[in-house]
Amino acid sequence: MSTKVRVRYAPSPTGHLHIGNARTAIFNYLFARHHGGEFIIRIEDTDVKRNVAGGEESQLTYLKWLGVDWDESTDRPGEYGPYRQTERLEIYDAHTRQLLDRKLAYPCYCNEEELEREREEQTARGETPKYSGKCRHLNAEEQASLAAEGRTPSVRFTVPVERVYAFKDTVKGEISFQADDFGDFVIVKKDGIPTYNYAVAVDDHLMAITHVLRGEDHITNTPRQLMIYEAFGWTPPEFGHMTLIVNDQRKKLSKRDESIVQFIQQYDELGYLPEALFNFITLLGWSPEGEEEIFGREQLIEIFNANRLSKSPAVFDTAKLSWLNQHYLKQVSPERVVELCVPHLIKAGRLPAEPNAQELEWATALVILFRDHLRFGAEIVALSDLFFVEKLEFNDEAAIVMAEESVPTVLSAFRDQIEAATEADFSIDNIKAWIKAVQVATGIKGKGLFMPIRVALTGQTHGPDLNGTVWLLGRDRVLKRLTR
RNA sequence: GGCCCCUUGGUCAAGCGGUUAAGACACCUCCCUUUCACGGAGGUAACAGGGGUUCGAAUCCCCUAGGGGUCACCA
Repeated sequence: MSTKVRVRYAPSPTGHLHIGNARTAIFNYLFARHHGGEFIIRIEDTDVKRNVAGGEESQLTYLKWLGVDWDESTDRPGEYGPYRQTERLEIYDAHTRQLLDRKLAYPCYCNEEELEREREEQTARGETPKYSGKCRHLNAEEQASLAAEGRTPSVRFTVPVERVYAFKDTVKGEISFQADDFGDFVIVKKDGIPTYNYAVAVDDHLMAITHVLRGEDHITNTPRQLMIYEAFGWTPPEFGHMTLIVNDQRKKLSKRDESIVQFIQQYDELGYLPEALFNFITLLGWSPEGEEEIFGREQLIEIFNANRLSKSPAVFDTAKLSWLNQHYLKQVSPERVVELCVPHLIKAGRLPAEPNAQELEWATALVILFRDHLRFGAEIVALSDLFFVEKLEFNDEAAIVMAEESVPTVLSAFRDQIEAATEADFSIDNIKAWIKAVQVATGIKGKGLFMPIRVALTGQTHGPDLNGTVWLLGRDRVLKRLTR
């Protein structure tokens, strides 16, 4: 039997596309495409209070930005719709009625305070909190009287006793749970909306999902979902639980953690290349065969193998992402790099909001000068500081260079060259010639020649190509800085 | 705490019973470069600990330790 591979990414529209969700989406996408299957996006908006306006759109927008496309979703309905869970309420209702009729689920009239108290008591006794099953055996009159008190019921699933739920996890291998460790869980909330575990199982089945690749934080949800499948007599999909992405404290990335940029939108805003981010995310908890690790989307589709998903968590390595992005930056056209940088120059006030041709030319030259140093677009601002500061600060290293006794000789010779030139003479070739002339005049070459000029003009011992720097600085500023 | 999962260099990782234990990032050195980078060539650095099984264990089993996840009418 060869059923078509169908996988899904199921975000809840509670915020922007997070790096962890993006990874889940990408791996599912790669898996689907690799197997010639279908990739669908289902919106899990059952927690109505937490949904945020624009959340759904933002998710889709940034998935597209990353280069992920899908076959079915809210914006591209297929035959398994609707793709938004709050639009599938009748479907869940029909299933719930079946469960109720077959006594596989029951109404629960407990209220929040009662449940809270029960949990506290259990914890105090050193037990693991678990619903007692109090409402499980209520008869019709008892239910009616509770309802008459004005209580609205939720619906709980009747967890089978003494059963083991085992599955073969694509990444972790055999995993099993004792049903007794789970209390009867709520499948329909008081407001009539299904809970996550219930809706997911119903939808995955109805949408013919064959494989579920999701975060490891869902492992303990799997047995509950398996119970639902069993109750309806459905065949569950294959599950694979990917390790979490952790911070340098080895903790699950928290959305509040400021030390790591976590939302895809922010990477876009910082001037990262989507293809670099895509490649990087792909290396988080997965590794290709062989030694190469720079891959484009098409290649990744070709080589993706879910069996190579890692079992242990991956620390989000910002330095490696920087390196990767820098690597991609060197491959793309200069125009694209400029495009990435210009908005930041404008934002920093170093370029007018609508630069004219000449200003754009200058910006282009600036970006190209820093091309090999640049790790992401926004960095152009910090890197190019030296062109905008009024007064250069010399750090220790720079001070050491300036303390050399030959420095005044070199600088005054260079100054002579600049003074003899006009602004119009400024070209890379001429600048090279002038520095050469300084060498001839002073007999100083190499580090002793370049460093004083570099430090005098930029305040730093490291920096971009000196000829280009002189050219961009222009005659006036060069003279001004040499005078100091 | 119960349950579940994980453990190879600073980080990501290859490895599926016999290897000099790959590779990448980071770091260091050298080369290239009249400067700075880029680039190139090298280098430092790892199987959590203890028991088994086996002729032979990073690889298989058990225990210990450490880490993580999860225990909602959130997803």
